[in-house]
Amino acid sequence: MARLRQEGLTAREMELIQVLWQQKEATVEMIQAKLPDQLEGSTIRTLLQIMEDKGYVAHEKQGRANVYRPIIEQHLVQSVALKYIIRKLFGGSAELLLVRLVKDGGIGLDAVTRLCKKLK
Amino acid sequence: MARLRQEGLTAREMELIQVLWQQKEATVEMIQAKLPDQLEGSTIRTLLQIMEDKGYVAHEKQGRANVYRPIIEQHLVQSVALKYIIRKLFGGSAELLLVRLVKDGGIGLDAVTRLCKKLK
DNA sequence: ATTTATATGCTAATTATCTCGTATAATATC
DNA sequence: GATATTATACGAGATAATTAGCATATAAAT
Repeated sequence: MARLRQEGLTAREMELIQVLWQQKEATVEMIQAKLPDQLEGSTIRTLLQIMEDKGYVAHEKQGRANVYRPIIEQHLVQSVALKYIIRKLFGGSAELLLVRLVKDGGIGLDAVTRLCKKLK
Repeated sequence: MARLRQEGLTAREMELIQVLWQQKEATVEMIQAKLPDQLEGSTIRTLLQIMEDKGYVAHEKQGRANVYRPIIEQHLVQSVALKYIIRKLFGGSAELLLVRLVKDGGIGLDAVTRLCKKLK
C-alpha cells in the first residue's frame, strides 16, 4: 500500500534539516553526532530518504558514504511555519506574536530596538 | 496496554481549543460547527476527553449536553509553540525569528517601532 | 585479489495520532 | 409511566510518524 505522507516536514525531520542548514552538508554519522537524541544510523537514513522524496534534501556519494545537503532554503520553511502559527494561535496577528515574544522574555526589548535601527 | 500520550497539544487538539478560547465555552455541536474540517461528533468528543485528561479543558453538564471550557490560558500555549519553532527552526534565536517576520512583511517596521515605544 | 570494515537500502515493528461506530444512559415528549 | 430522541462513553480500527534490525554492497586495507 502506498504510504501517504504529509508534504511538509515533521518534527523530527526539522531537527535533521536544521543540522544540514548549519553544516551546509553532512553524512549520516555527522548528523547523528549533532542530534539532541541518540538515534540509530538507520533511523536517520530513513528520515533522509523521506526528506529526499519530499524534495527537501539531496545527496551524492563521497567515498563510501552519502553526503546530504538541504535543497530548500531555511527561510522558506521558517516563513511557512510562522504563517501557520500566526494563523492558528494568534488570530492572524503577527503583532500579537511579537508582543508575546517580548513578554516571554524570548527576546529583549533592547534587541528589538537594535533591530529597528538596523533595518531602518 | 496503557496509552502514553505526549503532554502537549497535538495539531488537531489545538484546533479544538482555539474554538473554546474564542467562544469561552462550547458544546460538541458548537465546536463541530466552527471547525474547518467536518468531523464526527464522536471524534470531537474523544479529543475533548483526551484534552481533559491532559488538563487543558474541563466540562460540566448542562441539560443533557456537556459544556466544555478551556482551563489553560491561550498565551501559555502560544509561548510553548513559539519556543518550539524557535528551537526547531531558528536555531534557538528569537531575534532571527523577528528578522524573518519583518522581512516576510508579516509585520511592518513601523509596528515594531510603535511596540518598542509602548513597551519602553 | 582477498579480506575487512562499514555505510547503505530494504523491510518491518512500534508508537502516536486521528477517526468513527455503536451500545448505553439520560432527557424530553406524549 | 412509556416511548422517542439524542448526547455520551467506550472501544477499536485506520492513518501517520518514528524507530531500528539486518542482509548486501562496496570502499579501503593489506
